[in-house]
Amino acid sequence: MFSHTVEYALRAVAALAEDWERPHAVQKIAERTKMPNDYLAKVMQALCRAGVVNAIRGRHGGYQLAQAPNQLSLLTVINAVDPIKRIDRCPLGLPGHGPNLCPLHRRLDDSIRETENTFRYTTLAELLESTGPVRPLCPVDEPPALFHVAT
Amino acid sequence: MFSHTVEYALRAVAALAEDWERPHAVQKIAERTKMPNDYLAKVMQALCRAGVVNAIRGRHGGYQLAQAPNQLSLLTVINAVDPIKRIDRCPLGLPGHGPNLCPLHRRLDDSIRETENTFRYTTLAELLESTGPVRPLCPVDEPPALFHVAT
DNA sequence: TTTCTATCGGACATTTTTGTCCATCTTCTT
DNA sequence: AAGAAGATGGACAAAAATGTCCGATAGAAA
Repeated sequence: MFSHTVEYALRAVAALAEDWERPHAVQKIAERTKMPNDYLAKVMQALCRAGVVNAIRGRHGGYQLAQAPNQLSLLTVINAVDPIKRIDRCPLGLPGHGPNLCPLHRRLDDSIRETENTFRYTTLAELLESTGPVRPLCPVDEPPALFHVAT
Repeated sequence: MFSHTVEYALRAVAALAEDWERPHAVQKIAERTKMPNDYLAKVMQALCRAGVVNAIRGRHGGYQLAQAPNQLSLLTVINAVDPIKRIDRCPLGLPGHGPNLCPLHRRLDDSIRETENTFRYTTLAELLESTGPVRPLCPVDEPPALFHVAT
């Protein structure tokens, strides 16, 4: 239901959010989130163009969230890489009834709208305020264990 | 969010439902629902293998719903051609926490589950009991206008 | 039995998505 | 100044989704 690219983008920002005021190299994020390095690079470029993250080039550079995690909705991230498309007119191209959808497409769009709203009102910060037994990006053995913080 | 194939499958069964106790040829369904004839043929084969429709071969044959429209949920149709995949374990492959999802994947799966349930409890018949201004498969000019019924 | 009209299913073409590789540019550190 | 670390972007490869074509097969009607 969600594309692979969306998954990757969400994992990436979730990883960034753990320590969001510093840049993190693509390679680090890729290790942390277990996804293909070079594909992530493309995803990060898309997030950058959409203004979700900032790129810092050169040594000790990387990507960094553009806003605080409590200001960033999951929908923004999703739409940055693979926009959720609402059904705003009859896909059959039937003329004459502008925004009126038939019952079938009405239901489909209702469902899409629900999904959209779910993620519109979920912020990245909420993901981190985990109370359950499993931490944000799934490491269950290790303790808090963000990135490897320089010591 | 929904694949093209799902759209097609839903349109097709919606078309069949209008007159569900007779077989309808792929070509007729394709015209009615404005989709590529030969691709629909593949979709119908999938629906047939899944038991959603029956195929009647030979002259005056076609496809026909296997059950009454009020017995057929949209989820059944969707799953027949492009199954909705729940997230039942950590996509990162992190070991050690079986069905426990991290907050990110928990939210994603919650959303998928919501969608699943929406369509699980919507039957094809409900789509036809339209009270709004637009009829099931969008023809707004023509009156009831099912298929071209033999006269 | 012949013919007509359907589905069936394999092969193939196109497009989109996903994934990989590498040369280049930028910035920091030494 | 030189080297190291990192983003950038183009080119390409592989896989999946979508779309097209056509011969084979089955059943009903003539």
